Amino acid sequence: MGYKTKQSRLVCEYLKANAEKHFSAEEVYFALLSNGGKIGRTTVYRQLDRLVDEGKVRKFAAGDNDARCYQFADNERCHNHYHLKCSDCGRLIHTECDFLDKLSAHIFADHKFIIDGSKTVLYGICELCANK
Amino acid sequence: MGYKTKQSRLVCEYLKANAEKHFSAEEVYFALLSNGGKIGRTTVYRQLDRLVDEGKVRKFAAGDNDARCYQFADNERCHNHYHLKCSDCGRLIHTECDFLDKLSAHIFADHKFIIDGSKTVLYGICELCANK
DNA sequence: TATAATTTGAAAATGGATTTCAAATTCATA
DNA sequence: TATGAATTTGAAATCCATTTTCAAATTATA
Repeated sequence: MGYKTKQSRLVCEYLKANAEKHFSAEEVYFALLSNGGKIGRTTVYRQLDRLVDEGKVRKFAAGDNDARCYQFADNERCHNHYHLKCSDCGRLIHTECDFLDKLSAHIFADHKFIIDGSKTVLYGICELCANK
Repeated sequence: MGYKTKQSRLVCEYLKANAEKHFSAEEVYFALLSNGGKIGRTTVYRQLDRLVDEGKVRKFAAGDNDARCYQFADNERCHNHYHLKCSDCGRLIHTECDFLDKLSAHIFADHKFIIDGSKTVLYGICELCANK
């Protein structure tokens, strides 16, 4: 896959190599730095945005603060996949599940709203925190 | 209802008087100021947090940035009520719907996760934006 | 009334995100 | 391969909602 610039490749390959995880922009920035990558913070933010526009990377809100998360858009992995975020421990849980389809279908049919699962995070309490 | 301080009353009564709407902390702050209220920004944030702890006010994430929203906890109104946020126009839509129960039941049964509807925002595209 | 405990709010700090802009790089075409 | 145009880069400044700090004001208690 042809990357336009070295930095674009750096960012995308890092996410691709860790496609099972998601990262904040800052995490990507520092990871690249400590891997010896030569890249500025601004460029990381810019490339992440561009990769999202190009559909190569998915972005979603996943923090109590501003935090946005980025993850390589592995279409196998991202299919029917959504995020549960525990308000207690802060853990972000990836969940593969067909129920998302039912939810989307209902919201569209009854509320004329097209859910974007990649942007949506369901908040609540995870099993571990519920049992402690 | 006995309020501990003048400022606590100011903040809570404002939300109560506008229970059909939700506000960011900054909006509450400036609204109170322009109503002639004598209150500091820090106190607004603090009282909002306290009112949330006391269960009198609900807080939920509802922004592309840091924005948090606060709304008077009118239990009639808040029952089975969740939020759809349009990624295009930014509108936050309140939706009364029993389907939330099905979703919660499924997520709990299959994923052992207790959804908190008041913290969850479903992102997507609203009807108006889809048709333009 | 004196003393302790709580609350207030102006100002500074925080921190992720964004903007600015001059320098560096890449591209186009002659 | 030059030369100028277009794009990309990144350090630094800025943004902005939120949080922290802390001394002063208020309220509660002895």
